[in-house]
Amino acid sequence: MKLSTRGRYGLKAMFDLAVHMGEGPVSLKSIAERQDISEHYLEQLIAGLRKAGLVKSVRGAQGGYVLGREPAKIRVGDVIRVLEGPIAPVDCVSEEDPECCAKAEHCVTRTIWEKVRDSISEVLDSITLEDMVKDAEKMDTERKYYMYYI
Amino acid sequence: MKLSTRGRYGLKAMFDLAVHMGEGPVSLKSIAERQDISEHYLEQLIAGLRKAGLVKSVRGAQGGYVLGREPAKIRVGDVIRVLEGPIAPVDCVSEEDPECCAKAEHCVTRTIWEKVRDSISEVLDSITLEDMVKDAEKMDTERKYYMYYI
DNA sequence: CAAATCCCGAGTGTTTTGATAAGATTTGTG
DNA sequence: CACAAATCTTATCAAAACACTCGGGATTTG
Repeated sequence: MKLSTRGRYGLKAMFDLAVHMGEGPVSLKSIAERQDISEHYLEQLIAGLRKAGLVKSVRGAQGGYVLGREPAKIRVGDVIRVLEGPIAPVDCVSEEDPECCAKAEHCVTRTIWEKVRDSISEVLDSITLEDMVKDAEKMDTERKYYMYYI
Repeated sequence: MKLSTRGRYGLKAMFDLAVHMGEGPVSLKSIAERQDISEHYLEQLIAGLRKAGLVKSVRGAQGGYVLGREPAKIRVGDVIRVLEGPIAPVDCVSEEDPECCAKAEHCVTRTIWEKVRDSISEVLDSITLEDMVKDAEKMDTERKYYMYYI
């Protein structure tokens, strides 16, 4: 029941972009340095986020990435789903095309996994990048520098 | 965010034991057949459950396993924790000895993972084996046979 | 004693994870 | 126009986790 680094790093990067919103394109290099992530690895992760429309890229010198839409309209769940796949503790209750076994209709454990899935989704979909930025500002206004390092 | 087969198979086995409660020791072989799990693999899983006191073993011919205490006092969360480790989407919010980074106090993502962890725990700890057996009986009293095959 | 059963440790093939490397393409700036 | 700063693409790879598999030993019943 662990998240991989894909989801963790990806959310870090998205938070970083939200924090630096309005300052023009942010380079992967700067994100990788601030968040202490391998730049090349982050490249792979952000490729998925770009295809999903969560970020837009600006190529060439002084290029980088910007959020695909307002932070208030990007939920943590959106980011996690792109990087980790559909939320589901087991495949047979996957949010999209669940691979059910023949006994699914009479399966007691399945109902448990559905509840787990729903409770995770509810948490992740109730938090937006805007919420995260506001929380960070609230947490410690004097130590803003540190907050960028999730 | 997937459960491994350890948690799934283990819960199946525990449910099976709860269903056959009061019928004397249940052999691993019969559980493995009913639940369609490799017997040797199940052996490894149940070893952990035994060490945790969730099941008791009866050695020798006609031996097997029985639940360590009443089904009403065994929560799904107890089983999952034994087989999958402490519930935590990331290590830094582990239920026991979390390995925090230096920035934990000012970490915005951390609070998200805490919420996810708590919501998972709440679901898993709110369901007991007794609940599962009752649910199974309710689901389809005419097809009791199938229900044993989670 | 033999069969049934639990117990234990080691080995194995596959998949996932978390990178790393090399090079191609795009574009602002001197 | 040349160059440097970026993104983009593809390939490769080592380590760890996963899901078994196997072999043999210990214990109890009939």
